[in-house]
Amino acid sequence: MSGFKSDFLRVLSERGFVHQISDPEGLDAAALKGPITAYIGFDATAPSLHAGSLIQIMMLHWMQQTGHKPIALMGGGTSMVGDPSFKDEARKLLTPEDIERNLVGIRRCFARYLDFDGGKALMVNNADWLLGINYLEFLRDVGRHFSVNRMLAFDSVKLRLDREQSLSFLEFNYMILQAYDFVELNRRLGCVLQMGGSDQWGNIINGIDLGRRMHDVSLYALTSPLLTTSSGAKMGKTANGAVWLNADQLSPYDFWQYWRNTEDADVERFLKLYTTLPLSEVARLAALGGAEINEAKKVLAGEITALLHGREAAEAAAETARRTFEEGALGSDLPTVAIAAGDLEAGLGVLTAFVRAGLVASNGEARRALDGGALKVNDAAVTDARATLTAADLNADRVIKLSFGRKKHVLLKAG
RNA sequence: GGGGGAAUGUCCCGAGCGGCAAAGGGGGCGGACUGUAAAUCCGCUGGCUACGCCUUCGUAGGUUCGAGUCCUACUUCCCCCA
Repeated sequence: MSGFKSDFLRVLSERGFVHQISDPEGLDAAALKGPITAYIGFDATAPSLHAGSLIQIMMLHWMQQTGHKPIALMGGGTSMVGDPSFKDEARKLLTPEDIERNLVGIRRCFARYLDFDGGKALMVNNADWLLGINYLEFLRDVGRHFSVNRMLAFDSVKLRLDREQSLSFLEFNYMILQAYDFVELNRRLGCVLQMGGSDQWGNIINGIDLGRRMHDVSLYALTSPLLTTSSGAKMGKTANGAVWLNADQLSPYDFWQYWRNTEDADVERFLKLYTTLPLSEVARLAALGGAEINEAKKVLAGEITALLHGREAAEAAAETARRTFEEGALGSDLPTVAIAAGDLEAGLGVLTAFVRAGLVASNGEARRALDGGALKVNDAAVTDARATLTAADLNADRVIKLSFGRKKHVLLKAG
């Protein structure tokens, strides 16, 4: 699938970003002829993007690297509706306040991946043109180009219809708004390509059709594969929830750990998608067999973390991991929780201590974990639920190390 | 507008003669094995001041010694008729 002449498509396809392209030859020719402008939309459904969006961000990144202009579209308008694509039920409506707050968080991470200087990359918000739409005008100008018959046939809504779940008219309009976005970005900024996850195919195609009908322009679609790990799990989930990109929702250390724990079979694919290492280097790392592939995983984690949080944070995370796992010592980057000195004097119950550290959600969970042999204090297994922690448990650095399982550690620091 | 269904452990699916903290999956977490991997096997997967107590089955009432289970109203969704 790599007969592409343009750097843009060649890189994307070699690195595994391409799932479908609407008109591969046409797009290739356009990208070869000169800089093109493309966009990807990000809805404001949460205060931060998560690992699932990373692949889209990387596509924008490569686009700029290969000489084109990327647009990160903030879905301030479309988030008022909510994309029903491949959802089995309606999501709750976000308030305008939620959306605004979420957008603030989402915008932050893009600066790491894109160079916005001098308009080389753009960030726009579709609220700018969607919020002021006049309903009747919109229906006559845009709505008349859509066939409900056809919209009902899209796979993206099939799930909903098949399961006999209601698809509200509000949600049904999402694809129309997204199509309009594409056309509007074309009109305003000369954008000719929309990229997105494979679940966006239907929505993007609608935009292409609308562009042709309204302005007789040729637009393109490019989608990336839906990301799952080799064992089939959806990307971007951990025990504590999503793999957030913002540091205040997931620490760089935890982010690093997420990638460090990549399955063997995913290492090469992830190196290509999520790092900017040359393919030759990727090939070398991927060739490592057996336990050696752990080295490749460290590089993977390090590169991805460095892109998002900076080289320094990546190295600090790596160092903490090294000390924690390879030396059994204490890394400075481990999460730290402060406790009052008075608590230790009185004797702090172990179960409570684990709850306070945030390692477990309740005393009950702590108790069960203890029964399963998962709790450790200063690397010694806890066997008595009624044991207490006192000042005598503090180590030389005045901290107590609590461990839940082998991978989750928290330092209790006496205040 | 009329008729018939559905809502279950706040991750999901899904059983549930009036005695239920509620079967079974999936997912997740933990343990063993390993390489901080996968696969496999085992355990856990409401809360607590814990051999007991408290809160859970769409919402609000009611019947009953006792209700997820019966009745009434309401909410949301599905199907059929108009």
